[in-house]
Amino acid sequence: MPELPEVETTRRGLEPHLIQQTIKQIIIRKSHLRWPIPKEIQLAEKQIITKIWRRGKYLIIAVPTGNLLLHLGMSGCLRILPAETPVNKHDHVDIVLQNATCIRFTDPRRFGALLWLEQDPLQHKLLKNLGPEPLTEDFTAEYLFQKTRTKKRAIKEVIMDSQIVVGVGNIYAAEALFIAGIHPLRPANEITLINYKKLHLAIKEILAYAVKRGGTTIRDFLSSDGKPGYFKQELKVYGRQGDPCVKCAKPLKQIRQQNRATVFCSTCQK
DNA sequence: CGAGGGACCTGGTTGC
DNA sequence: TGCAACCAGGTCCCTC
Repeated sequence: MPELPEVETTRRGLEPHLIQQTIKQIIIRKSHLRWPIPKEIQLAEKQIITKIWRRGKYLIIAVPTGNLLLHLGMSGCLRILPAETPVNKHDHVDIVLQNATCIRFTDPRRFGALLWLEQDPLQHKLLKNLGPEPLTEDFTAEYLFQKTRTKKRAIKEVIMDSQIVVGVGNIYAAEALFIAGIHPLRPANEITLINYKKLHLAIKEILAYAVKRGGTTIRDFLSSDGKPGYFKQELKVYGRQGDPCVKCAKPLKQIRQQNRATVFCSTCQK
């Protein structure tokens, strides 16, 4: 379940291994991911990788005539391995490089995606309506406040909406609301600018901290089963339903929103 | 346009 | 013990 920090950690881990490398071959073992992998993907073969960047949780690997667009979905991961490494059940794609390594895309639940884009990726329908990156200056408390004036939806749903802001998944949404002291069911249009300032800060802090910590696991990223993990022991509410709140010691509650678990403290979050 | 819910998928856990 | 039911979760897409 990669959230933005894991995707960014993956990007940083891959970057030095693939910049200026030539793609020798793209091996598709399972083309049916979230969407079928288009056969045009092979057009990337024999080309030099010039760049790997990220927009939201999408990764874009650029070659001169187009771009590979990757999403890790819920359970995907990308690793650099020797090209001859034996494959396991869920190793769906290898992007083999001329230097005898490969980028292996593994994804048990197959919610991930791999597409070929010849247009400007930012104009593609999957990317063009995305909200600001949470760690840039485009994302401000005033933006959140202004953007939510007509939204009666619960605040947790709103901050997880990628058209509002990208990269806030279920885990960090719950954590940020706890840090900000805001109840996850509060209608977004009822939240004051003061509270949006707290929430905005909490989102930035938690994501920046996780990216920073993710950076320390890049070593694992290169191992055969290395996946950057969550710092579960540092999560204050996610996965802790029934356990004592770290602030007031009362048991944390769990509800469901959009068919997803939300854990919160009914005393500390109003 | 906003809101809500279905769909996609498999491994692990729980319950009978 | 074996099998079924359920849960986890990102995000697109369809309907109202």
